[in-house]
Amino acid sequence: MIHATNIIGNKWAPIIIYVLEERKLRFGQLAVFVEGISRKVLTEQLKELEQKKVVKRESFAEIPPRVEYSLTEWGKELLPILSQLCTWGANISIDSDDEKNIELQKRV
Amino acid sequence: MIHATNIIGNKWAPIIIYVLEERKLRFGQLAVFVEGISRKVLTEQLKELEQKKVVKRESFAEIPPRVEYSLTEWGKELLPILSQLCTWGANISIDSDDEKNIELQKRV
DNA sequence: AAAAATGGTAACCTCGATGTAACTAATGGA
DNA sequence: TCCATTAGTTACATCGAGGTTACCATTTTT
Repeated sequence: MIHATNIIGNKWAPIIIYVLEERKLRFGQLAVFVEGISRKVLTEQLKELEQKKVVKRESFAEIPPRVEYSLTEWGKELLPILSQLCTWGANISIDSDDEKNIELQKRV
Repeated sequence: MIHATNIIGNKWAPIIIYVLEERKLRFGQLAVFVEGISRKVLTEQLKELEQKKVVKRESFAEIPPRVEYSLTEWGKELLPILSQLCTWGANISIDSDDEKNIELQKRV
């Protein structure tokens, strides 16, 4: 669990993984799809995800350079879990009213 | 997804949730079970998890005081997902050798 | 009279994650 | 000759999560 949350626990990693879902994207495309991320941080995150074997990096010796990123098989296995997490996160307060601290809930 | 990773994306939250699994624990017990956490940060995390409806707090007007923490129903729904995440995190490099960057893998 | 037990709070510090802006190398094209 | 393109890198600044230590209120026990 610690290992997994180390990977998906930072600000951008889950978004990058989601954006990369089933496709291969170039660095510049990622920088557009992952809205708000700086190129520097995108580079760092991709390096980290590559080193952790979640993302695969393919570099082509062309001018101008081309680098393509995609999920590894292991990285793809994260998608359904991320999806569950997403569903869970959206379910808040649908069934949390049966708790005893209803009085406190007006403050939230 | 952003909401969910906001909750489980910090250092202690997943551990607290796991430790709290099916039982009710007092503050002092939590401070022992969640090894390494400071009382200050434990307080902060519990407040945050309570506010986010993952954890329920019950305070008893006794001397010395007694406060019990447990998971809400919604919080309990997180357990199987956390468990999957844990399994996924442990699976690394079992099936990641079929990637092309085998040469690079010796460096990891 | 003082210590023990409990669940905190307050003031302060550190460090890592993230952000900003400018810069680079290599080549093709105007 | 100079600009555009691409995938970064470098040198900063900032911001918040987390850590440390000391302290508090209340009652029972010694």
